[in-house]
Amino acid sequence: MSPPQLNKTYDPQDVEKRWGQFWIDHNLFTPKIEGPEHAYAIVIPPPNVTGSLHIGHALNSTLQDILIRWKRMQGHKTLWLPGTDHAGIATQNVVERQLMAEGSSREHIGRQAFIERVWKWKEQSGDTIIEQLKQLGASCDWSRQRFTLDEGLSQAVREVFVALYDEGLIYRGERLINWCPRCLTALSDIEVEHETVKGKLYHIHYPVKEKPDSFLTIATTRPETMLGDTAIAVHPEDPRYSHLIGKYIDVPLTTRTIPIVGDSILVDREFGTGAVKITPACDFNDEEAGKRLNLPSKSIFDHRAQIDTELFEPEDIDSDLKNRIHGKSEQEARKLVVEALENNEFLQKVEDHTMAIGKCYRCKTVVLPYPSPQWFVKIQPLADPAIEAVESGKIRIIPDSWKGNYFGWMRNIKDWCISRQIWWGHQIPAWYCTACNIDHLHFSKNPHASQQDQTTPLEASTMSGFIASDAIPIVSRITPTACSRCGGSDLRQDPDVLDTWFSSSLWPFSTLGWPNNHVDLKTFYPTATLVTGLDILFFWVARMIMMGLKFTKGVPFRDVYIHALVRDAEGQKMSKSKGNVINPLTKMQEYGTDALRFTLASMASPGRDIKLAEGRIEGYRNFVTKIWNAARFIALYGDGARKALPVSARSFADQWILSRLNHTIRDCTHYLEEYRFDHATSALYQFLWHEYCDWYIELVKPAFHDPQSEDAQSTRHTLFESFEIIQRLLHPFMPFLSEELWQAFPHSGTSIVTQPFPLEEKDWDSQTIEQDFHIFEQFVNASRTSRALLNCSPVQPMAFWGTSTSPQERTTLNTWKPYIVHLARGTVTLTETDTWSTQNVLRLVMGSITVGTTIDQEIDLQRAVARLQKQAQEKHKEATRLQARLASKNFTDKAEPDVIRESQTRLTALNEELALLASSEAQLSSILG
RNA sequence: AGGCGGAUAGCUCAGUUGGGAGAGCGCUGCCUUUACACGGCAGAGGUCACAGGUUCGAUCCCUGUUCCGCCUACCA
Repeated sequence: MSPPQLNKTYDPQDVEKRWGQFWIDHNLFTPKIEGPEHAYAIVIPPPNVTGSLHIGHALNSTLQDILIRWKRMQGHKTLWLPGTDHAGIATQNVVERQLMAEGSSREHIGRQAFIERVWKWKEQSGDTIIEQLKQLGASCDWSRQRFTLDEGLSQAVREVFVALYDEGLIYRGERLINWCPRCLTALSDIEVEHETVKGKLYHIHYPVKEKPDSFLTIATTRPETMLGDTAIAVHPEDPRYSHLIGKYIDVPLTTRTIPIVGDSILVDREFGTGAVKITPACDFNDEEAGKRLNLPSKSIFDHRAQIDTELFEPEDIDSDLKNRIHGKSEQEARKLVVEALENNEFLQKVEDHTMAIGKCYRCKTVVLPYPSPQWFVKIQPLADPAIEAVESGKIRIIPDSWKGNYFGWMRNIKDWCISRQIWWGHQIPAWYCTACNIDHLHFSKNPHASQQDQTTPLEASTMSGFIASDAIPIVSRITPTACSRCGGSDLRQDPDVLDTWFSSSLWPFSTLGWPNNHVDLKTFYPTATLVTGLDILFFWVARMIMMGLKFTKGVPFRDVYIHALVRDAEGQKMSKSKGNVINPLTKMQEYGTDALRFTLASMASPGRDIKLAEGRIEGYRNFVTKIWNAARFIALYGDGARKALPVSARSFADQWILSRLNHTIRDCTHYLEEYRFDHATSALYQFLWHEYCDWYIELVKPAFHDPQSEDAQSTRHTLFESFEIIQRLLHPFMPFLSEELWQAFPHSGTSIVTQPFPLEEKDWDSQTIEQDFHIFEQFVNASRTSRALLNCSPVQPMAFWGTSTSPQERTTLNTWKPYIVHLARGTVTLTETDTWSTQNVLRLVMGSITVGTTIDQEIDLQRAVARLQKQAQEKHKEATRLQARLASKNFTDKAEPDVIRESQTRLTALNEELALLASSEAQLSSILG
């Protein structure tokens, strides 16, 4: 096969399109199930079906793809299983917005039609992010793509739900939950984001019953909730108040009298006034206290977070206030209440107060603690084994430092609210017999009645909130047709759907065919590695571990690699509203996908966020171009016979680059094993640019320029051989460029995708050659510095002398002389300094090497003098330090012998260098007069 | 409030059995020398946040402080 013709410039877009399609056409990402090889599987963190590729996905997917391509090349049965999740609330929002634009609504068209509509949307737009992942080069097995609402995955969801219910680990109960009054659904604790805000602390006088003119003053941040107060609490050991416990108090603005109770858990004596109102229906802590103290709970808000006076007892509050406050939002209600308190002189003072409020993580609406019946997972029995799995090392979390976070959360975990009052998702497999639950189902009380078309079909508008918490559900894997208690056939399914994360928690095994005994499950489970961002450690990772352990009797994955979050160059979180979003697709177009991938991998240092500056992508684009141009060079001189010689028979340059390449293979493999993507990319960059291109390619040129060269055939072989290995080494990081080159150069096989990852060749290592190279490199560098100091152009031939203080190095210089002549450009005389010209010679020192040049033109030698002086100064400083150290008895008594010897050796070398530098400077000074 | 992480060159970051401080980008100077100006060559640039401690010796280990970030959280 003849060497390729490569275009002058690399066109990433063309290349990416071609090979992206080629890989898919040739089914290269689908593993072969049979065979003895080890399996290596990763399940993708399923992006939202509504999503489009953002930079976090790009990082996450790049890292997974590097691992997967690497393992695939190493010969494992490699599966990267892709897919999306149905993202209940987000997806429903998308379609609801469409309906709104059409002047319709989901309530208007009804549940079934709405769900059909969402499916239609999914068919049309749901694969956006999948297509974008393909563009990124993600080598997923697309034939196994999954969606959380697929039939198989839904079967898994139902199986898990029923099994947990039967075991008592799923239950339905009424309590305060986080309610988003915009999404109109319950949220789990971790779907609430806490934000610090500047609020007010209101001090309010509550008159003590039967003690006129006596007040108990409480402090609150939410004065409007006093309308739902059912007690006032003080600390039982607080001398200021303890005598009041058992007495009663009048709630201002109402006709209600409530008890004063003692509670040491709720009350912090130091905070506020030391007295706190209890509103069990409005606050999680108050709810707890209410349960402890057997207090009633009085709701005041409706599901839209508006005051609903219908919930109040008749004549309970001032009728004027009652009329004005009905239907008001929290903020408006607060204003009215504060005003009324002020007018009646109940308000003592208002202080500034910093506090945290909860917001819906999807829509940022302030979340309302809202009492309602919901489904929960009893979590502690699931969490305990999940803690153990990480403690015992059955699952590794990388970097290790996140383990603390994991344990902290798992040990304080609370029951998981899994029901959502939306329509898009897995509807809860629970049915209610209308006959048995006649008093517990209130389908007619439609809480949306005021908002909705009254003609809405009954079924569509029911909410789980109107199925009382004591209704008896029939929980079943298959849809029941008759009530097992009474035989009744009028069964209504619970209208709620499950939290999307419930189905996601089954992802590692539901996607592989569980609960059926699928061959994929047997082959690829447990998966090897899970790659994800910290933000979903709790949402997803922890829950997968719990569910995996519970239902598969094994861990879902062995390693969890947690990568950084990508921020902008200033370290700000990227957000649409800030306008600092970096769109990966745009960057892929501008710089090429390989450049973006390499950039992201290079910045993936553990435990640190990525501040992505555009300049970095540009830098790696340049790297891609550099490799391309190296390829062009090789192609240009590749035409001709190639001869494979044993390594020891090859040229010095060949031996050197093979030794360096071997190091790079070793390093790169090692770093990948450690998930050090940053080190792996930097090893590749350093080797390819600064060793392969800067030195090796320069060193082989003479062989090709000289038609008589004896080395040409062997060197040509080494050049091709090494470059082919480089392509394979590079492939996991730069799949497109490496494939383009691999296909262009002589090869056998379908694609680089399934070629073996480079292995070390032990006999390529040569410490001797590398040491020799170092001496040679110093000589060349000295000659180049001379050129720069003397203002000589790179092409102008110059005469150099050179030697070393070491006889061995003098031999080395002699054997490498042809290379020195080539790179120094000029004549090179290797003799002792006393034979050199004594006039007009600039002598530079690099370690043990001295290189001399004649000065044959009028130039400013001050720069040269300055350089020598500076070098001498630095060396002198170091020598002084070493001398002091060696003179110290403390050091010689206590330090390791190795360290002492090393210091002595170093000092000797420094002194030799200093002598050379002094001599050079003296010589130069004499020229200057 | 608690927990975790970070602070090293102008910028972004590496730097583990404690002993000579590094890379990329940017910057300065020279160079179009037929792989590459998205380039080559040569350079400049750092009290390793601050204060103590341990040690013969600390960017590294320990304690405290400051600043930044993140997570968790019931101080109304």
